[in-house]
Amino acid sequence: MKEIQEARIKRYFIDACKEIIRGEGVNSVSVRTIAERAGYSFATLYNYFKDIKELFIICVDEFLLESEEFIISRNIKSTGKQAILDKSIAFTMFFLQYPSIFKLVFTEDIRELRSQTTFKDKLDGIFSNLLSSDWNELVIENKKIKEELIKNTIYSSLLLYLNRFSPKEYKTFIDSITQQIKYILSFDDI
Amino acid sequence: MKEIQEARIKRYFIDACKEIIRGEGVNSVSVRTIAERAGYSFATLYNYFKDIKELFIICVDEFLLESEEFIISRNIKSTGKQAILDKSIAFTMFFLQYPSIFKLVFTEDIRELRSQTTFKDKLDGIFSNLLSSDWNELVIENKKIKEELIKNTIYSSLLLYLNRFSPKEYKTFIDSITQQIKYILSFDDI
DNA sequence: TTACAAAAATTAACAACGTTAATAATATTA
DNA sequence: TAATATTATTAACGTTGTTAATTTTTGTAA
Repeated sequence: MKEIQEARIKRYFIDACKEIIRGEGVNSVSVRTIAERAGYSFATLYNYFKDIKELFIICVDEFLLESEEFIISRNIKSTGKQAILDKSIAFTMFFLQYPSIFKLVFTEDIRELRSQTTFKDKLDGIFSNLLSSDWNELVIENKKIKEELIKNTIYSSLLLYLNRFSPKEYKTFIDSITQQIKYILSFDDI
Repeated sequence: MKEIQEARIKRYFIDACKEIIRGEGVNSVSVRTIAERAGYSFATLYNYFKDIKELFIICVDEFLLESEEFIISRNIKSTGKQAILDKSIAFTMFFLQYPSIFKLVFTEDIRELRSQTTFKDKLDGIFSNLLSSDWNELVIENKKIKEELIKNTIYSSLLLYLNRFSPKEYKTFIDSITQQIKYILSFDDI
């Protein structure tokens, strides 16, 4: 009973934080803005979270889950290589929609080593879940390293596009990712 | 004469900033710590830079040049594919040596669109300069997209390793990059 | 219901941040 | 030497994350 109430209040803070990031952006997020939206004083946050980074880590986890749900909700009908490409682009789109989510998830300084160690596992899990059936359809080699190359292409392209404004044009950005993924998938064709 | 003196004082601030980033790390950098090391009051910085981001952008540019010099200084003797691999690893090593430099160059929030637009051009220029002769030795196709894949592999791997502590082991990290670059270079072999 | 103890939430306060305005110190020129 | 322009400094503001002290609320026993 005590735990339920505590979880409920934690939820208010988590949702407030996520809302601000989605709306005003990660630069508008602060202990005070979060608490205000949650309906509490800023100091109350510290009764439920060790510090603001602990809250951020929870948001990172939930945003990652949302990215997976986002791709599933797109109901992609294609199969094989085309499905891998489509889902990769969908994943990219999720972060394009909310650049601040990318910033929080990938670049924000949240060094909570306990949770951090599994970050990449979670990321890998998303791709693994989404793409495993598509990979199985294909008769190609080195699927694992191909998936790694695709992921790195996406992360790096998002980093440069959202953080360093390169390329300037959206179309150039998408075309570049598409071309690279297609190229990766074209290797070792049997 | 006026310009020389002004450039000289700007240099004090730039060098102070770079020193702190190399030494104590980017988290220790502030208007006050920079000015203190430069031998001036914190407000003096604003007589020479619009804001701290303008100073950061200059440091980003200089660190990028340093990364190129670092690779050249390694005096890599290999040729062809091996040279491309060796230089790629050397580039990675530069940022491993100073994680804060990676943070500043790739993830820090320095939205000065004027200068930002050419950031990727500078990055591309480094690789282009260093690798062009090595590429010329090779009789393979799609050199441009291969170089892009290699760069994205490096940036993304550094991002996850330095920012999200994945993988945990240094050796795993280097092996993964090496394997991916070798794989990219193995395509289209003639 | 009343009195007390435990829990939760709030206000006050601190040090550090980037930045600007007002002031002091220094150079330059007449 | 006196007046002016330039450069540097201190004071101050609003914001940040965080902690301590304090108030408010909740739960329990008489």
